[in-house]
Amino acid sequence: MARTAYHHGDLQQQAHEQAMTIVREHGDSAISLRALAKQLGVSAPALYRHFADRESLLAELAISGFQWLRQRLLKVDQHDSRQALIGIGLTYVAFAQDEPNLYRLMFGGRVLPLGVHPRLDAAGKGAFQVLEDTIANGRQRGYLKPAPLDLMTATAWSLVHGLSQLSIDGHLPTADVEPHLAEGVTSLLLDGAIATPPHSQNNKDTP
Amino acid sequence: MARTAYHHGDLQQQAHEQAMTIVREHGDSAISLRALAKQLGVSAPALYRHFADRESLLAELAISGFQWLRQRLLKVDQHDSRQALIGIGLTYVAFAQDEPNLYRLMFGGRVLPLGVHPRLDAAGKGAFQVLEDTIANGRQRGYLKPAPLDLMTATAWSLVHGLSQLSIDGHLPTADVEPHLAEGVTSLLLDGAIATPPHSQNNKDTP
DNA sequence: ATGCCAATGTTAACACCGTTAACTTATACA
DNA sequence: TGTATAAGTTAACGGTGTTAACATTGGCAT
Repeated sequence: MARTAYHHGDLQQQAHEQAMTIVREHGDSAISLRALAKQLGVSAPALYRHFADRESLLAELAISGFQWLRQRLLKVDQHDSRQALIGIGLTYVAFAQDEPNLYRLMFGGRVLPLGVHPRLDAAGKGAFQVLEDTIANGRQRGYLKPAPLDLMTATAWSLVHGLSQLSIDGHLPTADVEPHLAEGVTSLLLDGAIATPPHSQNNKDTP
Repeated sequence: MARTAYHHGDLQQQAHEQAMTIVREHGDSAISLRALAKQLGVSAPALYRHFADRESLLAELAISGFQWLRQRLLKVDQHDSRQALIGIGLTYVAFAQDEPNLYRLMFGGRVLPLGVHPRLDAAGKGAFQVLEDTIANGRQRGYLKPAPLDLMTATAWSLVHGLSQLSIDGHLPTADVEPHLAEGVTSLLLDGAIATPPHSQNNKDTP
């Protein structure tokens, strides 16, 4: 379909793009369908031909965000297990820091309660899958403990997610030393926090 | 001041309470000053005598939330370092699961950007302080590594915060085994995730 | 080529919302 | 007792998401 005075020809795509830049710059609360329509030279109800409602539009943006995150995570070198795990953590936190508003939209728990939007759920799972695969990989190679995979992925994801969230909200005092902090946090998880580890308490394979 | 037909006598307190139950049940997005005023039998602008704006009201609720969280964290037994650390983690996550909507308000990054509301910042710091003290305690007792305190607190806080967030948003598959999960996650951090720890790589005090 | 249908726009309107201005009433205190 | 002030009131402005009813256009079948 060509662009005419009446038919815009490329709404949906342009609405998506414009809304994305607004979210990235000012957060999802700054999204107004009426204002968005005005910017695109279109009436507000026109948007409802392409998005069921405001929440659906935001869900589309979150999907794009998860896809971006997944692409960045896939670029992490998987040769060495330790470096891969640290790399995943650094990449994850770096994404949150680069796109704090988008990250909040993706994980703010305000968009959709998970389970009602299949494509959104799949996109989130797609990003999470990279982290899980990296851990499964490190476990199969024998670098990580043979602890339950569920437990290890939950721990790793919690750590990077929590660090991202706290970081972008300014709750961490050392904001300038960020790269070192992210690496230190990940290393601490890998090596353990206690001073005198019990003799392979959680690892029945090594004496 | 007594209660009369004109002067309510106890707005502010009652507005705070009513708004809190709404947030706890339906989330902060369900807070409407007009609807809130109607429920209290008062006109909407009356609320502006007690709260600068909607955001200020939400900030008060967040402050109460941080105080509740602090009280719960202070009840954790501090006798044994390991049990104290695990207890803090369990308590933290339990609070988030008991009050998911309030927790999202407190940490959603949407209320106030930290640094503009001194009392809110202080309340948040008050809750965080309990976690930090517990870690400092475990370090002084020699249970934890002599790693930088900043690093250890950031790691622990990230872990419990991330776990809380992912848990209440339903991102963790094993929702039924939650108590075990929270304990397992904390233990994993303490003991480390790798199979063959380097010989005290991060601990120069023990050979 | 024509006619029609579905896709995609339009305007008007409803019911909300946060917030401010201008005014009124009751309370506390000199 | 008089009066300043705290704490309410109504009216109004500009904004929001959303729906209903209507208009225009493009693509496709005849």
